[in-house]
Amino acid sequence: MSQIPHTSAERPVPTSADVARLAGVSRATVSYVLNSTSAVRISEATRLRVREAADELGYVPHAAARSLRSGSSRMVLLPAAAVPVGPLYSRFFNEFQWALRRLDYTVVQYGSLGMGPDEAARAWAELRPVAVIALGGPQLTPTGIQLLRRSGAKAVITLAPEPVAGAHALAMDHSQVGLHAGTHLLERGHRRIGVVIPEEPGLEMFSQPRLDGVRAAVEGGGGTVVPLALSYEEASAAALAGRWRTLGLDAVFAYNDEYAMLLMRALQDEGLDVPGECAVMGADDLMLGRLLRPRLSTVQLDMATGQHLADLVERVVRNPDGEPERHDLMIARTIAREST
Amino acid sequence: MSQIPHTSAERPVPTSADVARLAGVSRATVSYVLNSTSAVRISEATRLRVREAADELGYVPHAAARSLRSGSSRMVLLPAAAVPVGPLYSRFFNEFQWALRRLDYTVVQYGSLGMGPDEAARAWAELRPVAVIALGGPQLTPTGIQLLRRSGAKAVITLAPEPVAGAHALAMDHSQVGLHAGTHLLERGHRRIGVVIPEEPGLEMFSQPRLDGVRAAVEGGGGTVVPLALSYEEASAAALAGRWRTLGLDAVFAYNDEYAMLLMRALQDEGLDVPGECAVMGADDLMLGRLLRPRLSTVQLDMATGQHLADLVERVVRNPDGEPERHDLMIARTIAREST
DNA sequence: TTGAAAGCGGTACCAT
DNA sequence: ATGGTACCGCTTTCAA
Repeated sequence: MSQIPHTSAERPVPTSADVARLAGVSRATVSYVLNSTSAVRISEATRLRVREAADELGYVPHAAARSLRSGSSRMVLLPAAAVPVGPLYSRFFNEFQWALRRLDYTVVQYGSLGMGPDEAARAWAELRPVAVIALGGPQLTPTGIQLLRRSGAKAVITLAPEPVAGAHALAMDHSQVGLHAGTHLLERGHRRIGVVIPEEPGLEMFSQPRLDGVRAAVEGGGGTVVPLALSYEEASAAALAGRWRTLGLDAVFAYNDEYAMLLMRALQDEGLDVPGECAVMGADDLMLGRLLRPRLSTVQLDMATGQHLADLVERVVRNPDGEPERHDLMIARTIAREST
Repeated sequence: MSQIPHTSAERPVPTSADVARLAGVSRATVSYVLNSTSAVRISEATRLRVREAADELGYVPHAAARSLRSGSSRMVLLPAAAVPVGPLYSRFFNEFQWALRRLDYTVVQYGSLGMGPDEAARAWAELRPVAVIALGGPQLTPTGIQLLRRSGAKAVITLAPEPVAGAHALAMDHSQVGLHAGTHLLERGHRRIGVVIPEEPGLEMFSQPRLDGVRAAVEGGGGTVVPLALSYEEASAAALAGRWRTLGLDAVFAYNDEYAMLLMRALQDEGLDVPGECAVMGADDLMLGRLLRPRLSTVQLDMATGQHLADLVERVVRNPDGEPERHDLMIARTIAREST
């Protein structure tokens, strides 16, 4: 009998050795039973004894020890600086997690708030993940990617405007959003087109390509494009609306549906007719766009299914040295309503 | 010289032994240098050699091996079934992660989509976290909590309407939201009050206590309360608005600002005057409420700061056997605008 | 100042 | 059908 002190403060965590002792077998047998190893035959009687002992002790295997021994963890690391917002993204995200779990991966989101790119890569590498999918968080550098690959990551996938050397790339081509918006506004006869650039930090990586997309669509067709800084506050929108008539614009692509709602309200409060004097277009196809009057025209974004991306992960893990693939995560579509 | 094959497909992950070999020292020395152990003095020359060797090999320590040896991981596990939605929650969440990182914890969100409660607890226990903060994901049972504590978790904190035995509890008392709404509507002279119950799954845990709160406020004051099922679609709202006059209600608490916007639009399309014929109240104080006409009255929710919760974690980890604490995460406040 | 060696908790090969 | 044992990568005492 063991003489473990029963001070609840100091009760040690049970190990497979404890289970073995209680069941009167060896640690090997415990391992065989609990993993139902098929290569080895264990009598029904001992199986039962082992299971009971494990239950009684509340034994749970130690993941770190196991993966240390086996040399691999089937852990997919999803660095996340901030919780991503928006229903599209979170739907995609959930699908993705779900699909990975079905493929028997363990999905771990690792909070990397406020880390530098290479510092973060190091921290991730310490966990020895089999795959790293950098959707949010610090941008991976080629150095970081190499570090991760050297420490055993089979798949490194980044979400970035430009592919980074050594990693598979997911792209969300936001210029497509601007392209759709610009094309639509042009078709409806608008020529002088404002484009809202949110002043909130962290949105440049979306707003800039959207602006570029509008430019690409409009400036070839004889229109002009004017960037408009706007922050997500009523006062900012009111100020912009106040000097609207001096801008000489007949349409605006408002970055997304929320900014569109904000700006449209300010324009209407200023007495401007939408879309008569100024067309307003959003993006994301949120419910609120349908509830506005006039109903908001928008660019709908579909994110590739999480299943699709999970399959990519599986494929790359199986064949780590294939050529880096490029995938576009996003498909844009114009939804014309009343505001344009 | 070692004869490692340079097939990129098979290059083994460098270990501290590799670093030691390359630097011509022992593994112990490598460990001392890389962890700058203060109890041991190493000559500057060897320090340099070790550092260079580590860099050259791209050596990154193996977190699992380290925590296996040291017996603890400073890992805080945040189970998450789905990405939480809503700007309030995600702000709080980010603050929390940030604060934990400052306290030198490693924050890991573990995707537990579609797991049963005890299955999930087991999976979490395998990772041997020092703390588990179950904000989302499966509800912890007393059994699950015990399992986690037995496997070394110093702090188990749940977010639940009712405290669960053995764990510290965070509460978000959503009945307070209903209470504020009910009280406000009563004060404004409304008596027959509808309460929207979203039909979307997973929202019962919020909608039910909100309904109860309205009841508590209204039924004492001589009013009546009528639950109204509504799903987040225009058709559903239109149907409800269509039979509105038969309901004989003079006010509605619409669960939150988004449902409020949906319902208010449908009521207005039906020709009802808001708030003349029917007052509408939301919750969350989203920007969109200020942009509606009439401006939406709402119940504002403040979430306790993430720093606050991080301090709780730290305190409990230091003193694991203290009495379970209860904290309320939410403070509700009425914001009266034009829609009531 | 440095090295040898034990051991953290599992797994899997090889005996018996 | 089981047990003994080496080993995964790292830390840390103890000796030299």
